[in-house]
Amino acid sequence: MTAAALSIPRAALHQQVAPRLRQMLVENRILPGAKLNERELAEALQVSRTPLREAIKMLAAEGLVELLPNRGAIAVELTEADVLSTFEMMAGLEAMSGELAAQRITDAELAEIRAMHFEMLAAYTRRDLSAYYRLNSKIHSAINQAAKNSVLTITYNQVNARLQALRFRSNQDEGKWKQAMAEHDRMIDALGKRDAGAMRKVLAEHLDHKRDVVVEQLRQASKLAAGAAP
Amino acid sequence: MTAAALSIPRAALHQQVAPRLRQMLVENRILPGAKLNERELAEALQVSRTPLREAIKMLAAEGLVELLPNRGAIAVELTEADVLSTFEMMAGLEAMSGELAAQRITDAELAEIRAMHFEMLAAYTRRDLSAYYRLNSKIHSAINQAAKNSVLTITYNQVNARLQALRFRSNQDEGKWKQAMAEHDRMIDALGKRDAGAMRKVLAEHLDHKRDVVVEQLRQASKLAAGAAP
DNA sequence: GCCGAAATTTTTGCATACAAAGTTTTTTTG
DNA sequence: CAAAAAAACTTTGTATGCAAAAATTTCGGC
Repeated sequence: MTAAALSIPRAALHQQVAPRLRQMLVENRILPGAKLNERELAEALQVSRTPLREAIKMLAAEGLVELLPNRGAIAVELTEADVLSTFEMMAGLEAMSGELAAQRITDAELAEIRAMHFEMLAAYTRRDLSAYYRLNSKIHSAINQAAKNSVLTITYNQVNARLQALRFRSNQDEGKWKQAMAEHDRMIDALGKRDAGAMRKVLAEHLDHKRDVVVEQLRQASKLAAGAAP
Repeated sequence: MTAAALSIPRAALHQQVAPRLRQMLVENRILPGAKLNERELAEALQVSRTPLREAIKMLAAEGLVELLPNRGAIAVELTEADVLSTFEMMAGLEAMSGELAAQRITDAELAEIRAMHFEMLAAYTRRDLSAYYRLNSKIHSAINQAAKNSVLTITYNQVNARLQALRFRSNQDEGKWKQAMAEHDRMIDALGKRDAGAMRKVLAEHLDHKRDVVVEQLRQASKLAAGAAP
């Protein structure tokens, strides 16, 4: 995008390492609670410990890893209370995005979101969960962009990164899925009418329902684990 | 506060440096746009460049400094649009804090906030601006705590840190000050009634007014600078 | 055989050394 | 004398070495 992107043959190493590490954490390739061994990671990522450590410090500031004095870093482990807090926060951020987007969205942005909405309808009709999630994510991101608040966008992306680590994508039950689609319909409608209040309401509810789905699955997962372990 | 604080004779250096640097930025001891010279800073803070660089990376993740490839870091310079975005975000976070606090605050927490409110009234009556700001900050922080959402608290503190760098504390005009106190009165009232909607409304308005005060002063400051420089 | 202490190994944290990029100064040329 | 080029200097970025702390293993005692 910038001129610099063309001129630099190689970006700073820590700037390369941080996104890669972030992805590993978000995709649970490094499991919650697991130690981040500097020697191992440095070798795996083909860098020395110095830039790796700098990247780890950045992820710590983002809340993706926890620093333990003299014991390095571990991938954050979210308790059920943490998960609820994170969803509650996301609901607040989405509500705010929707409210502001309703006031500021351009016709072009609205058209693009509508187009993505129809693509999502297609994915839903085909029961293509992967495409559905991808489009869902793009739509919410586009709404956030339409709010035109840079601090909100940065915060949204940070909190969202933490949630990605909990993507219990599969087994969303049919009823919940249908409901989510209905909420998206109302969202597009409210956005078209530039109805800020309605956007706030529908987005807050939408996230609350997402939260319920994830918490339910978390509880089932821990029940299964409790039954298997002891 | 923690047991660890007593047992460890020395905390990790980067963990010491980060708060000190943060304070320097927030207090504008390092001016917006100024370069962070690693050698100088390392000498001033009495550490080697390694832990200093780690601390800088953390502050970059927090948005307090900007990293320029091969050119180090500079203290972030907020444009007027950035300032507006930050205030708008804070308004959203305060509104959310207030809404949740109204639902979750304990009688003990409410009593403490009421006590601080009276202290603030005293400071206002004496026109003690410094005490007023300190208490104001404590009250808003206590409301945030009463919301009992850890992610909200972390985010609130981060965004708040960016705003501190703009503390045009002095010259708040009498009318605005009186209005702010009236808003605080309504806030305490709504909190006592556990009226979430009212809390959201009064806090969102309160921050909008704070924003207006700061923006007005920003404009006057830039007018003065424009008149003096050329 | 098991628990605890000491020794060994591993790992983190910090400082320093070196290489590459950027900046400034000097020199050269038109 | 001005502008461009080159050299010297400064600063950032990365790797490595070393010390301190933690984890692991080994060994001795019961």
